[in-house]
Order: sequence, then C-alpha cells, then structure tokens
Amino acid sequence: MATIHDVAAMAGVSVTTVSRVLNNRGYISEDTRRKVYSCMEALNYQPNEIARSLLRKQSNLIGLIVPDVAHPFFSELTSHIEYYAYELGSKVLLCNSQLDPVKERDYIDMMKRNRVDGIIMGSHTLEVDVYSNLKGIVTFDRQIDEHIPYVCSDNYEGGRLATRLLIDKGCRKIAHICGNLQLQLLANRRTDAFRHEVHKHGIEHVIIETDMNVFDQNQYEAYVNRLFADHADVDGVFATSDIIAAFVVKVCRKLGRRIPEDVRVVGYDDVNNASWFTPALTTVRQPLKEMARLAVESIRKQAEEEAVEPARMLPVELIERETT
Amino acid sequence: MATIHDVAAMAGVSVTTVSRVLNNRGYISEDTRRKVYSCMEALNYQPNEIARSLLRKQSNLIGLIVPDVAHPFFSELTSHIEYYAYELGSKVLLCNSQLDPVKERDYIDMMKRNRVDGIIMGSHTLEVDVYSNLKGIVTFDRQIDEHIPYVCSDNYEGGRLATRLLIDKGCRKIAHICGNLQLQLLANRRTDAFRHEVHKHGIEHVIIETDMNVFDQNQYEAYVNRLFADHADVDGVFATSDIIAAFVVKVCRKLGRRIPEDVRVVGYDDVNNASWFTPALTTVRQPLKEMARLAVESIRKQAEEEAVEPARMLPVELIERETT
DNA sequence: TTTGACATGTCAATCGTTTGACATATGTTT
DNA sequence: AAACATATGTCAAACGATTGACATGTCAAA
Repeated sequence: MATIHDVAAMAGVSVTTVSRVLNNRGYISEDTRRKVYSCMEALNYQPNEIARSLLRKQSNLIGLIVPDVAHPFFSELTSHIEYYAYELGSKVLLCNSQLDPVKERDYIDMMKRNRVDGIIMGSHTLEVDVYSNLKGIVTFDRQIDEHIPYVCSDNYEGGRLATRLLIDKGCRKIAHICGNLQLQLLANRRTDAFRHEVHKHGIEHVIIETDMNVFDQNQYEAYVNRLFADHADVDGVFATSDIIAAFVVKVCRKLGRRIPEDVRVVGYDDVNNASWFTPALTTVRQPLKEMARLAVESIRKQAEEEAVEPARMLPVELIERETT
Repeated sequence: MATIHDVAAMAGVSVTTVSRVLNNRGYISEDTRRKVYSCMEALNYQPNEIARSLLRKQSNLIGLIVPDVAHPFFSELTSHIEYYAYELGSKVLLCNSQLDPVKERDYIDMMKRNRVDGIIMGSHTLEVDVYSNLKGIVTFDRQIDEHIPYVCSDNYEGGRLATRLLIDKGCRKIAHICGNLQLQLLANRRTDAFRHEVHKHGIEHVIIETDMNVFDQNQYEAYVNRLFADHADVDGVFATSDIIAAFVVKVCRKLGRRIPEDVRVVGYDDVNNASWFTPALTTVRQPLKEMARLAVESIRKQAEEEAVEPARMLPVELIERETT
C-alpha cells in the first residue's frame, strides 16, 4: 500500500505538503493540490487510519456487544446503531457475547486494547468494575449502576398496556412468560406491571420464568407446552418477546386452540417479524431506532467529553393486530 | 490509559523487558515476570493494539458488508461470521450497504483506510476494479469475476428440489417469486432450475421478478397480492426467500386459501424464522454456518498468503414442514 | 522599499509498541 | 579458565501520519 511518502515523491513535493492538502491547512496552490490529488489517485493511496488513530488517540470505533445478532431484536438494534454510527463517521465493532461471561469479558478487554471510543452494551453478565476505566459506555435496557448511562423504554408502561389489553378483552386466566428475573434487567419492570394489574383486577394468573436463552429456541416450545399442560384454562398470554409469542401461537395451533378466540396473545418489541407472522402479532412496540440514536449519541458525547444524561427512557406503544 | 512505559517504570525494569514478558521472547526470570504482570494489573494496562497494528501491518479486522443486518438471512450469517472470526482472534467491522452504491463504495474505502485483513462481501453493486487492491476479499453467493473467490451453496439444486417438490405434490400452476435477475447473483440459478423443471414437466407457471428490496417489506405483500389477482389458479409458490414465503402465507390466509390444501409454498434459506412461523415453512436449507466458516477461512488464508480455492459450493437440503 | 500574503520546504517530535544489535552482569558446566 | 546459558539493560529504528517551528522564496500592495 502506498504511503504519504510515495505520494509526495511522485508529486515531487514534501510530505508536509501532501499532509497539508489532505487536511486542508496552510497555504496550498490549486496547482499542487491537483497534482497531489492525481498522484493519490494514481497510486490508489488511502491514508492509513491506524497511524492517524495512534496519533489522535481516537479510533472512531464503537464497540457493540449483544447476546446474539441472530436474534431479531438485536439484529434490528444493530442495524440502527450502524446507521447512526455511519452518520458520525464511526465504525461498528460487533460482538456476540452469547451471554457467556468469559467471552464478554474477553471482548471488553479486546475493545479496550483497540481503544474504542465507547461501548454499547446490549448484554451484561459482569460485575461493574469491568466496565469502569472505559472511555465511553452506555447500556441498553440495563441499569448497571449510577455511573453508567443507559437508554431504555418504558417497560412498566409496556407491561401495563399488554396486561390491560388482555384483561379488557375479557381474559380470565393470564399467563406471563418472562426472562430470568435474577438478572437485573429493566425488562423486569414489565413483570412488575403485570403483577400489579392482575392483582388490581383480581385476575387469576401464572408467571413463567425462562432462562431467556436466546439461542436454544426449542426450549421456548417446551416451556409453552408445559404451560398449557399445567394450566389448560389459560386464555391470555403476555410474552416478553415476540419470538416467545410466536411459539405460543405455534403451540396453541398444535393444541387446536384458536387465536384469538380461545387464547389471546401479546408479544413484546414489535420486531419486523411480528408483522410477518400469521396471524399478525399484537405487541408492545419499543422505539428501537430512537433508542439506538440516543445510545450512539451518548457515546459521541462521552468521547467529546460533553455532559451526558445518565438515563433516557422512551415511550412504548401498543400495536393491536390479530392475536388479541 | 497506561502505556508500556508506565508499567516499566512501576516495575523498575526497562520497556524492553516488559515487552519481552508480553511477547514471551528472550530470557525472563519468574520473579520479574510476576512483578511485571502485577504492575500491569495494578495499572489496568492494556497493550495498545493500534500501535501494534501499525507496526505489524496487520489489523486483525475483518470487514463485513451486507445489505442489512436486520434481514434474518444476513443477521444469521453475521452471527456465524462473528463466531469464526472470534475463534481466529479477529474482530468484525460491520457495514450495512442498504444496497446503496455510494455507501458501499464509501465503506470499502473506509475499510481500506483501516487496513482490514479482508472483506467479506454479502452485497455488491459496484464495478470490479473497486474490489481490487484489497488484501483479502471473498464474496458471498456472488460471483464477481475469476479473481475474486466466493462461497455459495448449490442454488441450481435448491431450485430444482423446491420445484420438484411442488410438482410431485401435484401442483398444476406454479409461481416463482425471485429477486432482480439483472443483478449477477448466483441465486438466479434457482430460477434457471425452476424454468427447466417446469418446462420438462409441462407445468403452467409464472415468474415474478421483484426488486429484492430487502427493506420495504410492504412491497412484498403488494407483489403477492398482484400475483393472486392476476393468476387466481396458482396452487404452488416457490419463493426465493423465507421472508417472501411468509408474505405468501399471509396473503393466502387473507384470501381464504388454505395452506397446503389450496396453495403449497416453499421458501428458501431456512432462516430461524421459518420454523417459528405457523404453519412452519417448507424450505431449502443453505448451510449458512459452514458457508460463514469457509468465508472467514478464506480471508485468513489470504492474509497469510496461503493459496485459496477460488470457489466453494456447498450442498443444500430440502426441509419439508407444514406448507407443502 | 517595506510589509505582508501566499507557497512550499526542512526538521524533529509524537503516538505506543516491537525488535535487533550489542553490552554487561551472574551463574553453571566443562 | 574458558565457554555457555541466563537475565537484564541501553539504544535506535521502524510503522505512517500530523503538526509546530522556522526558513526561504515570490509577488503585489502600501
């Protein structure tokens, strides 16, 4: 690969001059500017960003850690983050933690070694101290401690809306399938809201806590099968993700229960999938794109040492489709 | 951030010594080794990979360009690529081209500037010369020219299997929905196979060419609606992706056609989605994970200047589920 | 004639790390 | 005593680019 020296040599000028045209500083005549540009073209010169990063102490790299990009929720999130990073002239370094603490820690260290401008955590299994000593960080729907900014949506309201919809539609016994409540996720607020609503209205209910293992989808089916085996009279299900909801629909169909006549189902997230499904899924929409925007913005601000809001919570929206 | 000098100063040794323990070269006593490690720990030292990359002329970065990670096919591909990159100690730089030639070109230049070890192209809209002058490159299901290695699956066989299944099940009029045939995609072999089979058996058929615009999913629905409006007697559909197939199912349901009794549907790819759908989709499975492995391996080989196979084609498999 | 804008050059330091060449010890074997 | 392995140090160059300081021009305006 050609270096700035090669360009200078070919154009018959000094490297300082080339650098000057490259960075638009000092005086440069139109003549040399053109000459330099044409030499860069001829040599297929691309300034070495690695050298620049070293000098500037800025990599323009944003690290993104998610449990698995193959999961629709995270793939859509990733897509939006990439979009806003590109707008900023930054690049996205992608990592799947598989919720494996070893891999996650490894990735965080790797990112520190690569001097990323910041990390967006869509996953976390580790203790707080690992996250400190990072230029920038923001978590996604996860509150780790007061010093780490996060963006999330109004999980409590989402849980309330979903539960209320099922109650209003006349459900008598409602199941709620959620993730592992031991993990300190903000998503657990949905379960809080579910509990509150269901008690307020005196509705019979059951809560199923899954391992939230994103990767072994067969497990979901087993959970749902068990649910209907143990509680044949369930006529409403509020699942904490659209994928789980899809499995509920699948199992119901196998069991011969009609949706929404016999069982009503509400998902969560409103991933693209939700609208492709037949029947189309009723769900609670998170403003994913806007959340991604705020996350990237937070990293940018931290990199530029501007002040950042420690927490951003965005509104959710109930999307009624065919499963209720 | 602490540098190797800080570590050396704290440990009371020279930077050369620290570098020696870091890279395991030369003689080092157990004593100093321990001392150096504990100082690194205390200072939270992480060797600056940027400086290393500059010296080694190797970034350990693999660039991945896809149309959009939000698309299930590409998100699964990305996930597998990330997996194998991690195994190699490489990192994945993710780019969505949105099939926008400007953005794609911009990204390729960016990757050259960042001296990636290679690019995996899951998308391509550009002329060949842009791809040359790259350390490593491999395309995914796309044959650009003889000098650019690619990995793909047996598209012709996939098309044949899907078409034959519909014929064998007794379909009289089969529709095939494919992408833009102007783009030089290997996926077009599926259409070739469809044409061949359908002629061989004298089956009535119709081919719908879409813009393959991954992002505007409403378009798919419109295409499918038009299909059934124009050809009410279609009783078999072979769609070139599972997502399109999902829309076929959706529209059929709206139109009151039963699946598989009235219309049989075969998708393509076997993305995770396909098995979540109700009814579960019959589809042609591409060995995505293995394809990802080969792509990453090809980049690694190119970076290490080993010889690479110019083309790798993997077998596909017909997965019969509930839509046929 | 002096001043100042314009144009380019030379030189050296800096970013953080690696590496080879070479020096200088202290031990341990022959 | 010579030879050698072990352990560490000093020094400098290299990777590719940026930048500030300063020099040296030319040319036009005051």
